[in-house]
Amino acid sequence: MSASASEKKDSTTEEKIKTAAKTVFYKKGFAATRTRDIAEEAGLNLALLNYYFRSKAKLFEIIMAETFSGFIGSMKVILDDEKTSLEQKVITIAERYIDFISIEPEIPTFILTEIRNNPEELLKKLPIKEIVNDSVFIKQFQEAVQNKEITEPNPLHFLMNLLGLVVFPFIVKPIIMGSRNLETEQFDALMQERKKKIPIWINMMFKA
Amino acid sequence: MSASASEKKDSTTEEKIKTAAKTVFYKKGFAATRTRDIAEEAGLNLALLNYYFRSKAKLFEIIMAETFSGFIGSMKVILDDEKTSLEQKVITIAERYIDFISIEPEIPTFILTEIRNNPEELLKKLPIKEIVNDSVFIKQFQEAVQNKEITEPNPLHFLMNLLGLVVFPFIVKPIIMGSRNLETEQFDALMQERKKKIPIWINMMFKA
DNA sequence: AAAATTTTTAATCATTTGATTAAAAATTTT
DNA sequence: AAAATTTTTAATCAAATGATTAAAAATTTT
Repeated sequence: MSASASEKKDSTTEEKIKTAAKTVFYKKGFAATRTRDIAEEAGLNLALLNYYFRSKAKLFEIIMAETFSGFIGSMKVILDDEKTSLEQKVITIAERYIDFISIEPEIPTFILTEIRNNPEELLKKLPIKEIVNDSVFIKQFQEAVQNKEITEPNPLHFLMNLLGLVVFPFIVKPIIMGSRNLETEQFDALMQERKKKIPIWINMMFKA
Repeated sequence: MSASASEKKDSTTEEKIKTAAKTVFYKKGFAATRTRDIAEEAGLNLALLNYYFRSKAKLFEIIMAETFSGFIGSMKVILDDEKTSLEQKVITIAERYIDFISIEPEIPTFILTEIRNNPEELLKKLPIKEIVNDSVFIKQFQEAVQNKEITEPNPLHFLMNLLGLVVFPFIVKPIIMGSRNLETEQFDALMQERKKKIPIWINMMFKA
């Protein structure tokens, strides 16, 4: 029973390759994966990768773009919601991202290591500055600061702390599990706990 | 003006190789570095790597071992100090680790990606379970829980939050800097701020 | 069902890359 | 300073790896 997340319509070979590429790239990163690994994971002839995607780099680009847009797209939606309060946004981010990452736990480390290896190229495709700076979230944050509801004036600290509390455990998951003999279910339970706790912690940290 | 941290006694060729290997391995990881990259960084003939260290893997092992022991050795000392309170330990960890990582900012991502690529092999060399479970810190934490000074009973949440607040910003540094046009000095200033703030945040989160 | 097109396969290529070797250069020992 | 030892170099090797090719197989179109 291997099979990672995306296990839906692997009908076409093109989709089989993409699914396999995701699995292997997520686990080992671009540099450490061999095109033969992907072909084997997909159960397909090696030449098909080049037939459908031209090159390893092109295939990687596609996986990367989809991963990015999945990851920050949902963030943008949450941060830009006019109808939710700042507090509700924190709740939603904790809830949704823990669910999202739990399904594909390798994604955070994958994104971070690939950005490390190629920051200029990858970051220019990510309009993070705009997403954050032009967001409803930032407006609400600045209002809360002005109304003295929040003690910390720098939204960067706020976001780093929030995302750190959500994402960091997934990044150190191998260390935690190896060092405390946790099973996957126990780790997942721990993260479910954090869904509730993170918004409370954030409130305690920042609420005046 | 290249030159990363360890730039002291590069007198012998052996040390030159190790310094260069650190620089390249930290930046690109094991899989993405070529032995030729290291030789070039060191300004030495490629064959010298094999002459002094037998193989790329052996050289990597040495760098890895030194990096690990530097990273968790200092942690052990702090966690095992009988003379400091829990609160003081938090202050010391924030202070020392931010200083430590600021000097060699690639280390956290390096450690995490290499553990991802080879968890069994690398983690069995790291007695993290023992360091944490048998520490004075754990004793103090459990006492504080019993005395109702701390609301959160699970030391894992406490440690993850503390280390997340310290380490996570370094891991996402490329994203932060790329997305907000920060300069290195500004990022460093941000981390200096966090030295003071993290202990306060931790108190707010966990103190009854 | 014949022809045309698309997909898949096995074999092979060219480059990259970790490693070795034998000779040259430098250093140390006698 | 001659001999022995250690260190460095240029050349080369062998295996790994991304990619291509030409033929075979499968599918679609006519």
